[in-house]
Amino acid sequence: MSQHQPTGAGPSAAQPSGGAPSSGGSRHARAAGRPVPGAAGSDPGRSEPPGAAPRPTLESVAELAGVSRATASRVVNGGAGVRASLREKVQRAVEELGYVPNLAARTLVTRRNHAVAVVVAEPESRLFSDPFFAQHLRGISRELSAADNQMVLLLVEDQDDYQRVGRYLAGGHVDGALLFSLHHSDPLPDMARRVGLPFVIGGRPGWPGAESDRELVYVDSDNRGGGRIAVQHLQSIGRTTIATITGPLDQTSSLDRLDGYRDLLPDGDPDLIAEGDFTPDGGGRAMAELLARRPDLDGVFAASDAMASGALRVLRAAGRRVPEDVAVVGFDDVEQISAWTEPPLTTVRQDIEDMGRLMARLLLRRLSGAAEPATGRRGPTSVITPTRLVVRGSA
Amino acid sequence: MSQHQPTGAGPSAAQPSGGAPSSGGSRHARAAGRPVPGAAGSDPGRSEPPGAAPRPTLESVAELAGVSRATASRVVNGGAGVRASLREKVQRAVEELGYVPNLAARTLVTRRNHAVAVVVAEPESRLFSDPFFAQHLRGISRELSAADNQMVLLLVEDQDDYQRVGRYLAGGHVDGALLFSLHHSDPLPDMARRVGLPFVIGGRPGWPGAESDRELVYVDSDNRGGGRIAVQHLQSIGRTTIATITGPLDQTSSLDRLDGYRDLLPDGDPDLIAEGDFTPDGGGRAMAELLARRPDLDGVFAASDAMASGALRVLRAAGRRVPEDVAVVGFDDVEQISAWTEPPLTTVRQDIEDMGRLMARLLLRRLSGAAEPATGRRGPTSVITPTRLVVRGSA
DNA sequence: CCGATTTCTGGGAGCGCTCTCAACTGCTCG
DNA sequence: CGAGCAGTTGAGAGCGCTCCCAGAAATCGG
Repeated sequence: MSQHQPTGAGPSAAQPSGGAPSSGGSRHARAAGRPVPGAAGSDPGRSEPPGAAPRPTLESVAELAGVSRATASRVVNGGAGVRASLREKVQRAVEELGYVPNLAARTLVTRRNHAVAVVVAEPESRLFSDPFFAQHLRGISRELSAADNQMVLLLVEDQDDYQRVGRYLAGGHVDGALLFSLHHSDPLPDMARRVGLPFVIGGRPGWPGAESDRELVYVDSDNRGGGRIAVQHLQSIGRTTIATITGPLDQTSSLDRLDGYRDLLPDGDPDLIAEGDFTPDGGGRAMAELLARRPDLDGVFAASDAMASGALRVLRAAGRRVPEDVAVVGFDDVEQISAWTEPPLTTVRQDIEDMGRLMARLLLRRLSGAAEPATGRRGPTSVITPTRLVVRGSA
Repeated sequence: MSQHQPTGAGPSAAQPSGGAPSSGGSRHARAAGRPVPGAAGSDPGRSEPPGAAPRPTLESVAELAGVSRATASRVVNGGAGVRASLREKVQRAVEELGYVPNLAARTLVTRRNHAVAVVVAEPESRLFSDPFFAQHLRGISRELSAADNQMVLLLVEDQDDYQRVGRYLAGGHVDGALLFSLHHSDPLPDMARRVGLPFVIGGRPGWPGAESDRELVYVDSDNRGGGRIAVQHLQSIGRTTIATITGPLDQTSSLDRLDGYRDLLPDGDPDLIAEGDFTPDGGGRAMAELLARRPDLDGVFAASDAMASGALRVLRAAGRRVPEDVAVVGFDDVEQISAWTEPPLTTVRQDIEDMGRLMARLLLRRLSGAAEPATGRRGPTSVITPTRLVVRGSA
C-alpha cells in the first residue's frame, strides 16, 4: 500500500526537468545511496554523515562551553540551579552552534511529546466544509503553540482510518487528543480512554451515559441558549407563529437548538417543526414543508445559516417578503453566508475559535494535571461557550 | 524557554511500584538496576494516569516470544529474513501484548520522523476562510496517511510565529514541509532550505527568481488556463465586451488569472479591468467601477466566486439581468457560493483536494528520494493541476 | 578557622529501538 | 566427511537527552 504510485496520470508538468545543481541536502545519512547526477554537484553524493552539517548535540554544546552534558541540559531547560557565569557560557555555545534539542531523544526519556492530536471524524460533515473547521483549528493552534505544543491533525474518513488513528493514539506519539464531530457510537473516546490518553471532546457527546460521565470533558457552544435567543428575538419583534428548521436530530447540537426553541414555545404546534440537514437544500425543503403545513407562519428559526439561506430562497419563491411577511433567524454566523444572503441574515453567533482555544486549554490543563494535588482534585470540567444574536436584515 | 519544569519533588500520584508485569527483576543484562528512591514508587519524570499499563516494549515482546530483541525488531519491521516459525511467534507476542513501537525511540535512531509539517501562513487569507483549507488538508491527509506519515499543522500568524515555526522546522521533528500561502518575501522557504528540509510549496511562488529556481517545487492550479476558459466561454456565448475583476495583484494566482484573460483579449480596454480583493465586497465595488467606466459591458470574469457574488449583487442593483444583459463567470467553484447565488454561478473549477494530494505526493517522493536511480531524472518538478468550466446559470 | 550545610556539577545509567557484525545453523559440494 | 555458504539469530553499541546521585565548591555557623 505504501507502494506509492508515481503520479499516474499526472497533469502537465510545469517545468521541463533539467539537471540543476542540487544541494539536496538530505540530512539522512542512512538513506540509500543517492545516485550522483553527474552534473556539477554542490554536495550530492555525500554518503558520509559529515556531509550536511551534522546537527549539533547537547554533547557538543557542553564541550564548547566547557561543561558537562548535564549542566548544558539544565541550561537548555531553564537553567535553574546553574551559576550565571556557566549559564551564559552554555547559552553562548547554543547560539554559536545553532543547537536545537532533538525532540525524539527528549521524548524518549521524558515521555512527553509536546504534541496533541486533533482528530476530526467525518470530514464530509459540515464541520469540515464550513469555515468552522479552520476557525477551530486556529483557536486550538493559538493555545497550543503558546504552550509550545504541536498539533497533529488526523482526519478520519473510513473504518480503516479508525484503526489507523486508534493505533496512532495508542502509539504514545501524542500527549493528548482533541476529538471532533463524533457520531453517537464513535469508538474514539473509548480508544483514547483505554490507552489512558487524556482527551477533550468538541461538542456535547450524545451517547447514552455520556452526560453523567465525569471523565468526559467537552466544550460546546450554548446551542440551547442560542435557540432561545433566536426565538426570543422573533417574539420580541411581534412574531407569533414561529417555526423552526432543525438540523439532523441525531446530533446533539441540533437537539439542543431545538430544545432552546421549545423552551420558549413549550406547547407549540409540532407542524411548526421540520427537520433539515444543515444544507441549503435541506433547509429549502424543510421550509417548503413548513409553508405547506402552516401557511400562516410569520417567523422561522433555522438551526444553521446554510439552511436559512435555503429557506430564504424558498420564501422568496413563494412570494413571501423577508422580514416583512416572515422573519428569519439563522444560527452559526458563517459570514460567507449570513452577510450575503438577501436580505442579510439575522443569526445567532457562536465563537468557534474560542471553543477551539478552550478545548486546547482544557486539555493542556489536564495534561499538566496532577500539578494541583492539594486543590479540590477535580480536573477541568466541560465548558459551554456563550452565543449571541447578530441582527442583520432578515429579522 | 521550554516549559518543561522538572516539577521538583514530583507529583505524589502514587503508582504502585510493583505494577510492572513481566519479571520485575533485571530484564536486561545491564547491571545496576534502577535505584528506587522513596518507598512509594515515584516514577521519575511523570505520573501515568492510573490504569494505564506500562507500554510493552520490544524487549518484552522478544522475551515473550523467546527471541532476541533484534529478531523481534526484524519481524515488527517486515520480518524479512526471519524464519516463518519465529516470525509467527513474535507476531503472536505482539498481538498478545498489544505492542506498539515507540516512535520516539525509532526516530532517534532512524532519523526518520514519518511526519510532515503543513505550514499555513496568513491564516486570515482566503486560503483559510474558504473551504479551500479543509479541502487541501483532506487531500494531503489522504496521501500522507496512505504512506503512514503524520501531518503536523503549523499556523503562522505573526512574526513571532515565524520564529517558532523556523525553530520547529530546524528541529528535525519532521521529514519535510508543505508550505502554503506565502507572500512574496516569505522567509519560510529559505528557512527550510537552510536546514536542508525538503519542501513543496502550495501555489506558484511569486518572488523574484522563484521561477528559475529549480529547487522550488510547487503545485498550483492552472490559473491562467482557467482564466482563458472563462473568457472563452463568455465569447462562445456571444459576449463581446468582457470585463474582469481581478484578485489582489500581488498574488500570483490573481496575476495568472488575469494573464489568462489577456491571452484571449490581448488588446482589451484597460477600463475593462478592475482589481478586487477576493471578497464579495471588493467584487461589488469593482463591478460598480466597471459599470461606471464601461456601461456597455456584457460579460464579466470575476477571479473568484466570492467576488462574483458581490458583482452579481451590484449588477442586480443596477438593473442588469444576469445572464441576459451581463454574463458572469466566477472562479474556484466554492459550492457554498457558486451553487447558491442568484442565478447560480457559472465558474471555473479547480480541484483543491487533488492539489493537496499532489503536494503530499511530491514531497513524499522527494523524501524517499533516489528512488529513481536509472532515470537520470531530477527529483519531482512542479505541477500544474487542470481547471475546468462548470456551467450553471450566470453565463 | 574548621566542620556542617547548601549549592553546583559531572558521571553515568538508562529511555526503546535499529543496525552492524560475528556466531551459529543447516546444507550442498568437492 | 569436512570445507564452503547462504540463511538466521543474537549480542551489543549507540541515537541524543534527562535525571539521580555522589562528589566538589561555595557558604555559613560558632
